[in-house]
Amino acid sequence: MKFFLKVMKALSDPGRVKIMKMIQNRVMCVCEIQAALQVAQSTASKHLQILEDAGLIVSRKDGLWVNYMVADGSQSPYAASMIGNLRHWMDNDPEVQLLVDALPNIRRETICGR
Amino acid sequence: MKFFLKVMKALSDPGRVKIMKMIQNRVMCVCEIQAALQVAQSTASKHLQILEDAGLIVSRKDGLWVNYMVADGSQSPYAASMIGNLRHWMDNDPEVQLLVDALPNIRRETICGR
DNA sequence: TTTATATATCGCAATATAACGATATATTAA
DNA sequence: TTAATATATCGTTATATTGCGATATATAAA
Repeated sequence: MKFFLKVMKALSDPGRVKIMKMIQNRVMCVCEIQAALQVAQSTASKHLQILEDAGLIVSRKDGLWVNYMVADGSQSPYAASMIGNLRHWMDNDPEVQLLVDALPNIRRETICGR
Repeated sequence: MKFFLKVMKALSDPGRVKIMKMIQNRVMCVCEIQAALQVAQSTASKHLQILEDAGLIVSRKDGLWVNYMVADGSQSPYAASMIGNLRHWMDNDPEVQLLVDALPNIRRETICGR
């Protein structure tokens, strides 16, 4: 029950759902997600922790950056199922579409404090 | 997005997940759910409203009683998918098993203010 | 080493959620 | 009609969540 609730709670926030949909398109670092969602850095980081704790995404350090990508689902069958569903769900959501369409303009080289 | 979030939030509470698992076994009225979960009547009623609003359950009045049962999923594809998943998910959860095993002892005739 | 950068964590304020008792509503029985 | 019962809603309090700025940590560059 505990792990199931973690997945449901993680996906109960619109910002976190948007993160899932963006990350499905490509790997992103924290500052890119912060820029895309237009929230504080600490807010972006916290949302990512919650998604990671639920087994929905994984992180990999690359120097100063931390890259986040969709998990393979091996940590939680509940997460695995929701990851699969989210591959098509919300594709027609206007806000998600705007974010995904803007992804090419979100590049860490031009965003992260340069 | 709105309807998806409703389903996720509805399933983010352990009491509501337990209601789903109980109702999968048989139709139940509010006082039976109140007795099974050992919560106040208003609490049970509110949880049921949230689940119904998400499209996960439906109600049918029968005199003084209101019977709640699992929805057919036609109101929300997100609800439909989760209803399907919840048919097997959480079957081995200790708390869910206790509740389901106790269901035969939960009968409205002997519970609801008699 | 010092400096700069990207991220994580802490602490607080604002908001949302949960549980309860009390009350209102609706239905049935008397 | 009145009385009793099952459920829904209201109002309050307690708890959880969210978002932010400030700070801490870790890595890279100078």
